[in-house]
Amino acid sequence: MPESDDLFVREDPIFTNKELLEISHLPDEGRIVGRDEEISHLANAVNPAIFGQSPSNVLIYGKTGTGKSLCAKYISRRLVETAEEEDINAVFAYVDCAQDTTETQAVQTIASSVNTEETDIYIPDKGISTATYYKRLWRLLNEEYDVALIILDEIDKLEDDAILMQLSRAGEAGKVTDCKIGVMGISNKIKYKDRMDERVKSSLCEREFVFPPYNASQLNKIMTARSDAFRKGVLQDAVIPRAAALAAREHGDARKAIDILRYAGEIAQTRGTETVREEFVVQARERAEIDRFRELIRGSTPHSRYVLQALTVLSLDQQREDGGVENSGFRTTRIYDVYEQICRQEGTDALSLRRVRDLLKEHAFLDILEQTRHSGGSAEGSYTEHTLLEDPEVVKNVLEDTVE
DNA sequence: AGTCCACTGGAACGAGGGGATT
DNA sequence: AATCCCCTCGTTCCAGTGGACT
Repeated sequence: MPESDDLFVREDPIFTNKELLEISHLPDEGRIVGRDEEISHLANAVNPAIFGQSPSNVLIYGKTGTGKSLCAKYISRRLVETAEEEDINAVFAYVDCAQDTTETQAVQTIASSVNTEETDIYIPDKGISTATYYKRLWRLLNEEYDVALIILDEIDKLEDDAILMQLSRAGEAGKVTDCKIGVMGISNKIKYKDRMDERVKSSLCEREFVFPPYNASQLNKIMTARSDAFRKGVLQDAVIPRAAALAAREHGDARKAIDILRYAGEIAQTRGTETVREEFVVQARERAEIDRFRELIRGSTPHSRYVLQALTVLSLDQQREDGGVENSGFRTTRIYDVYEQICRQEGTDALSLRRVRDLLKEHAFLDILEQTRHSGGSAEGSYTEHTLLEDPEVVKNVLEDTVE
């Protein structure tokens, strides 16, 4: 047995508490930086709930990584605690609408997260009608709670307004009599409100808040607050300011900033260096970018990838021809032709043009590509052009090594 | 003011799959 | 076992759409 058997590291030389750098990690009070005003406004809006009265319905806007979900969850948790002290039985449910896009899935999530073991109500994962989920949810609320706060994150990903309608009408329609319901909608698209049904809009948007992006110094504080994820003295002084500056330039996304910090640490780990160096930050950002993209297309069907591949091939060709000067999009039909070729190579039948249009739209929804309508005028018809938003090389690499 | 055209996107439909209820 | 219910993925059909050009 050799003395320095370094196959496994017994003690992590870089991290002490890596959990602090997970996105899902909910910091304690005092660790939420630069959102004091937002938090107090939010608290104010839901305050009546503490006395068992109806909280205001709120809509929160803001780009990704501006602390919307974080603050909403934090407020809800505190609300439930405070209400308890007043002998009010409050509860909150968190729905990630990107995950639960249909009405049924969303009600199911609400009902099952509000449910406890003590009740005799059973909420199955699937198999029952939407109406049944509602019935059970109403019963749960009536029997168990005085106030319920429902957080709908990424509310713009919801297919329709049906659930909003139901939630806002539940009281009026006499479905829920013994429980007050408050809805907290979170969206990163300002224009979301325009697509909403007029009736839903008026009841749901009693209060609106906009979360601005973090600036470099706030990002700096956010990362500093979590820097005890690292062993003492491991982080070089310039790392956090550098990462903050980088992330601030890219829309002030705190999630990205923290990702960069984590990756920088991981780079130090794999390299076996004693400290996290400033130059790791740039590489970390690149890695974060690739990972984010991989996450986006993970789970997409083969044809969805072929379509993306077709666009990538076209983009790369164009770059090669003019050195990346031109950055115009490609017509759907043009992409479809390349897509058909790819299908032939892969030995599968191509999907219909109609279906491919939808697949492209899905990618546009994930901000992988951008669609713009054009009209060629007389005898040219109108058409859509698609432009890849990611670096084609990155896309190509990710597509190639996720063949599995 | 109307024409023209390639493309768009809504609608209706159905196969196949998973699960609950009675 | 029969009957409901919902979801995903895909199809075909077809009434618009937009704007340069007559």
